Amino acid sequence: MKTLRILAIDDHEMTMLGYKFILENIEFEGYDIIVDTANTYEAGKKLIEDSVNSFKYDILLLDVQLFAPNENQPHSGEDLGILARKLVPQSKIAFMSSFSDNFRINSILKSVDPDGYLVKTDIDPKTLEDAVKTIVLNPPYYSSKALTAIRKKMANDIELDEKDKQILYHLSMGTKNKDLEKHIRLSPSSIENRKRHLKSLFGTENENDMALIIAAKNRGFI
Amino acid sequence: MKTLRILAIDDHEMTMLGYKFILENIEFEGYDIIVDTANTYEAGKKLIEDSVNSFKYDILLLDVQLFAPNENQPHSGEDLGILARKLVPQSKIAFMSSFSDNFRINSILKSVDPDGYLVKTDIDPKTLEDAVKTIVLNPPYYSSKALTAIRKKMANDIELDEKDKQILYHLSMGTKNKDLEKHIRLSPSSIENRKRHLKSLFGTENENDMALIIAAKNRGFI
DNA sequence: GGAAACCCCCAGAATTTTTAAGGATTTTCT
DNA sequence: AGAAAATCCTTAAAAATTCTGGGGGTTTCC
Repeated sequence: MKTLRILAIDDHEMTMLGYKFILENIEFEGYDIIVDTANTYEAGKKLIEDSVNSFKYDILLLDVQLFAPNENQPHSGEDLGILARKLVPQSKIAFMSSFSDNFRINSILKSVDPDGYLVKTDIDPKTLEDAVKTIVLNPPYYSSKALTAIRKKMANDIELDEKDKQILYHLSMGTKNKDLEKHIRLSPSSIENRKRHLKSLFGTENENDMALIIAAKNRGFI
Repeated sequence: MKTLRILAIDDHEMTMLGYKFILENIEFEGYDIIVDTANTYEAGKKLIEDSVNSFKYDILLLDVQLFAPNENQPHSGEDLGILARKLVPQSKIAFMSSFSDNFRINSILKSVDPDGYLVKTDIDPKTLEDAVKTIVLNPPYYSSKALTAIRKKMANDIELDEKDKQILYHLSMGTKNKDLEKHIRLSPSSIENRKRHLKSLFGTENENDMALIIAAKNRGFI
């Protein structure tokens, strides 16, 4: 009987216990599943670092948003994922996220290229079991809402460069027009040019920025 | 008992009978599944056109390569998909393909944005059942090998414009360097510039075109 | 050996992007 | 309501990028 080691990191302790219970009771031919847990960024980081010189985890299950203890700065699970890819490239990485935010999904798929991505409202015992088996045997596993976001992205023929993406992102965060230049290395008039260009790409000519953001959201860019 | 109508179009008659048998025996709560079949492009097209004014199919299951009778020109299922999207937008569309060719998958995901994509070697009775249920209830469904191609694409941060893609595509098809200019509206020296640029993007500087193609394939572009 | 194909580099031309400046319109705030 | 601020649009010159044609070197294949 081989052992399948899973490390789950989520700052809600009770939900994590739920995962642990479900995961450890999965029937998986030839495998005995053991779940370690951590509920802070720091604790998780430590366990991953420790694993480098001992038993590697087969799967790291990372919550996208994590709070450090006694802080109100959220650490992103994304950072932890990037770190883990370097330290323990053998371990498969899967993310769990509360929101099916296109921008976040796209970003994580690029930066970490995880073996799984689960939107939390998609998770139930059955999908969790499917996910674990798929991630081990035949990755990747993307849950239904994640797939919807991925589909939007793949169906798009609009190509945006980094600056365009930054403009869209900051606009969507409510950044005022005149403050954009502080975030993006371009002159105000260039930003306007690009905004106009973006509006024509998304078919929202002569409409305001809100229309642009909505169109970009629908197409999966934000 | 509602009826779920599926139209399967594949030029190999026997495999299609296999699909029909499996599909019509699926247990799907509240649905009675009926499968129509066609084994040529023309026959399929006709059935789709006829369906406009009668019962719409719930799912169109299209083989990517189709041969017309008495011709040796293959018609692409992609064309049929594009047509069907216009004529019967209510019908869900799923593709079946023999090869898990990244270029083809990317192209179809853009042009048709199908509700399902199945690589044939991934298909067995269970996945076919999963696929149908997912496509009806909660699309999209992508089979394992399709997901692998999609994953490669999503994980990439290299952005190529149309001309770059054309160059890669034609190179991968074995087009000779000096014939590239016949396919791509660029001067020979521009093509060289772009090829050099591509090689640096893919980290194959000072290597030959083969190395470039292999790198591009691995990253999911071709 | 010789022709054809491939690969590399250069410099001017052509194109696209950026920038600054000026003005019109709308929004916000008092 | 009126002033100030922010947004939106246009234009024209500067800057950056891309395209192109040419020269020349190396490899490949008759």
